[in-house]
Amino acid sequence: MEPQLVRGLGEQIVERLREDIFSGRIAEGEWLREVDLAERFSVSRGPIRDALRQLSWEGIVQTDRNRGAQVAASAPNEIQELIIPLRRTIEGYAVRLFWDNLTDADFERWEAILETMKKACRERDFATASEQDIAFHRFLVERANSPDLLAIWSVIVARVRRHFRESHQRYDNPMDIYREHTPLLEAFRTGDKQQAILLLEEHIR
Amino acid sequence: MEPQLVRGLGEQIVERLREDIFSGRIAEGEWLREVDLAERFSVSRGPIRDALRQLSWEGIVQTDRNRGAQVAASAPNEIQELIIPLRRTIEGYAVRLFWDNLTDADFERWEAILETMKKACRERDFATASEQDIAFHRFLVERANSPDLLAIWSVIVARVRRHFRESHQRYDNPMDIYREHTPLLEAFRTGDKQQAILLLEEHIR
DNA sequence: TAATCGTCGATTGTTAACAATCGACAGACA
DNA sequence: TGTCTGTCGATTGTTAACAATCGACGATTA
Repeated sequence: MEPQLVRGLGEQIVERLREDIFSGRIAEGEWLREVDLAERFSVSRGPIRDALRQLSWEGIVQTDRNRGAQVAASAPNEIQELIIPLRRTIEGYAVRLFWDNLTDADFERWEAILETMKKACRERDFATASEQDIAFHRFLVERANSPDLLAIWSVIVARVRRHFRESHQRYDNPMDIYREHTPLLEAFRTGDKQQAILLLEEHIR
Repeated sequence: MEPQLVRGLGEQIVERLREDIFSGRIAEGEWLREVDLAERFSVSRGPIRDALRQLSWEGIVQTDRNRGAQVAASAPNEIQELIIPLRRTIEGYAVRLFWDNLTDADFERWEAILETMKKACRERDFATASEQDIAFHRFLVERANSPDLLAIWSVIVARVRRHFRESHQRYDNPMDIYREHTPLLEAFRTGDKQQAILLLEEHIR
């Protein structure tokens, strides 16, 4: 079975809005009105409501009852002090869960992500590089095969998605983004578990 | 402004379904059909869909596209190995944020929660005792005044809400649930910050 | 003039009808 | 007999009309 190609309108709208917000096309504080969005995407308010509810969970918009949704302020930079230890805990836990079950297909998946990342870095396409960075870690968590783990990780990362892109833009040499990931994959492939976890924890910063 | 007394139908339904599931009235694996629920609660499918979406985020039900929602299996017990360090990190971070801003009103709020908890413990009302336990910690996180912190905490705790109640039911003397919280409040009131954080981290287990 | 009250419009909340989708199952076929 | 295929029913996805709510704003009053 293919991994669900046909997605609901709501999910498609979530992605488009998310990208609009991260890229700055929709500004912080701006109100998102259901009828406007419905018209823009040529759908009814139903799927729009679904999308706004989801973005609200992700912390990307803030909803006031009977008032609507507005684009949330980006989390303050200090939140990284919190996010980093949380991610280390979660992703380290994920490694322990999947460690004995890796297959060639998994390595290929990570390699494909890194390949796309390398290309994006070369072209200074920070948006794509960030997405691949997130994808690399997301697959790591997915691979642990625990819906709870993935849900928790997703919410946490959603809160700092914008920081991902911003911090990447500060690299003098964008290729470093790629080069910081290859040792991880190498450790997954040939290293020992404890050392891989340590490497991962150092990588998250 | 009062803290939002009128709630939407969806939110009310979330609470009733959550209670039905935790109490076992709706069994694990059971399918929740929108039309059935709509009839049962005498509302249309709209608010039901909202409620199921929310329960899905909380990990209490699992939704398959075009198939519906079924009550999810309770998170495995091992998930506590993950949740405990995460909660220690988050709640410790919260204490550092609110420490210099506590008012008498805050202490009164915590006291009110503990009073309700004490009564519930005496009556062996584990459902209420668990809710108050969660409320105690939730207020602690709320008090840090960071929407991001609260959102992350909420998702994490939602995933182990059932474990809260189950673990409480294993107490020989339910009054211990209450007695384990009073030193925390005392430390917030009169203790020093580092010691309070240490006490809190030991408490979370 | 400042505070209060009531109306009104903009916006979300809710509803019910209609459309699309998926899995189960029966029947054809090798 | 086992596999494929197409239909059908159950269920969710989507839509558009209607209801309820909230805040803004202006009129009223002390």
